[in-house]
Amino acid sequence: MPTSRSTDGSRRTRRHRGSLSADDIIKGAFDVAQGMSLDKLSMPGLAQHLDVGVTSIYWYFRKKEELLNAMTDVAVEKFVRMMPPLTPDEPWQRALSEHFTAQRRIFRDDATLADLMLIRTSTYSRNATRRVFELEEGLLALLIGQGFTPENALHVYNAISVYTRGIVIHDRILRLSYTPTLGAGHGRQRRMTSWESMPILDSLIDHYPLAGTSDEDFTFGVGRLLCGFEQLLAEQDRGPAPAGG
Amino acid sequence: MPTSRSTDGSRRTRRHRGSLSADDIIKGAFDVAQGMSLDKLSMPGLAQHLDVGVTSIYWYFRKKEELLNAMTDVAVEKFVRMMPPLTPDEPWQRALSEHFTAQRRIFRDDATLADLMLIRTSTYSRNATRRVFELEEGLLALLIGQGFTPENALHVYNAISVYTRGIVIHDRILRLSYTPTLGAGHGRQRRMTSWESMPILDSLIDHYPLAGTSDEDFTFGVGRLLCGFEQLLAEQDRGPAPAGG
DNA sequence: ACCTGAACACCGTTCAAGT
DNA sequence: ACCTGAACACCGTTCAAGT
Repeated sequence: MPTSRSTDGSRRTRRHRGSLSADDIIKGAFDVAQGMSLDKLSMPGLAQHLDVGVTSIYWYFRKKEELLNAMTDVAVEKFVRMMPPLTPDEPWQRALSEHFTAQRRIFRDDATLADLMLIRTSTYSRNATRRVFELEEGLLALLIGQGFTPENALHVYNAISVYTRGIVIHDRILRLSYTPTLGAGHGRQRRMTSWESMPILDSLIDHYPLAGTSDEDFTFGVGRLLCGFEQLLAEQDRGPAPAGG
Repeated sequence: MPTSRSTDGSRRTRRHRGSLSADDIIKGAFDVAQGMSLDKLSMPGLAQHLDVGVTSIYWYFRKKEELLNAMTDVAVEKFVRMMPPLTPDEPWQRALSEHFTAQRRIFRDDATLADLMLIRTSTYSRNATRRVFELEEGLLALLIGQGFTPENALHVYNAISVYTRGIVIHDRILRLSYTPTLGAGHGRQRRMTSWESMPILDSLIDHYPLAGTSDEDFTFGVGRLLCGFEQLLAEQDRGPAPAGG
């Protein structure tokens, strides 16, 4: 009984020194994650994809978490490069709208990026943190330049940022939960059966998606936030809260 | 060399029929998840907690996922019961604010509930879906009763719902990533070192939390959304978009 | 310095029983 | 009908080597 052979019975030839690098591993990890999904990325699976022994990976990354952190760094770099640059003196409404619309599109189109940057529990490296904060700093400067106080600018940025993350993550989770599990057919249910006693939802269900993660939903949410920000700016100009007692 | 004994060498006595039930298992699973976290809930660990053989669980739940789905059902039930009932004729701003503030508090105080209902990729059971939609229906009725069109009511609900989920999930993920990993000390970094070239963030960092998930942030975000909704309602009353070409 | 298989502890799950 | 251990395939990780 042969025990630890490859499935096809072939045995790899030993790789020569320097034939593997940390970058190769990260690259391969992205390939595997793109093909399946991030949480199906396993060290043995990755090793097979790279055609190396599993333990070779551990020379470069002492924990799987280290590898994921390295991937997150690369993801942040990718993300920052894909984001459109700020147009100076652009109206803040347009700047915010474009920034977060782009952000949503990027994460929607690249699930691995979203998993690494938004869903996985990780702390960014100094460099990744810096790159992300530089983007934020740019938007804050733009907001402040057009009249927001620094505190309000920060709150504005956080609010729309959290909203965007919320819609991306919710959308991702919905997408995952409806992915046919290969076994097919035994999902818990396809459709609600009884809308009785819920006439409003019943009447809306045919024309609107329920989940609230559609383009229309996103546009609506961003629109309402921007509207609320405008009011804030107006109130800020009208009557700055009297300082001191 | 003894191989498959309990750690302490003791061997359980066989349990009698009917000494275990699906509810016992679900209850035990919540206990274990509360103690650690949901993704550290393992079948062997749960079996040990219940003092049964691992395989006994499989008589009641044929997959771990089935158990998690059952837990989600219970979670939804808990959640719905913890939510404050709607006060009829309450101003919609207050109703929305109270509803989603309560929701945020519940998920913040019970991480397992948040993990099951918000973060885990699952499809709700018919009953759970119904309970959640009943809550939504109530709020929609209130909004429509105070002037919103059904479509706008739905958009309003979705927007504030996504924002709340976003802040809960983001907060949960931040909390997880800062949990000392028991190994202690080798987190990636404690603090940003160089805020050079980011004067705005540098000046804000001392007085405001960066993450955007504080109570203040939540109040701000909800406030801006409500403000945006008010404008929408005003515009809706003022000039309903002319129908047809 | 780099690459490797054997080995270990752990997990989810199946199976063929025991009562 | 319910409970069980043995066993399997898989995973993350360590170790003691090989080159």
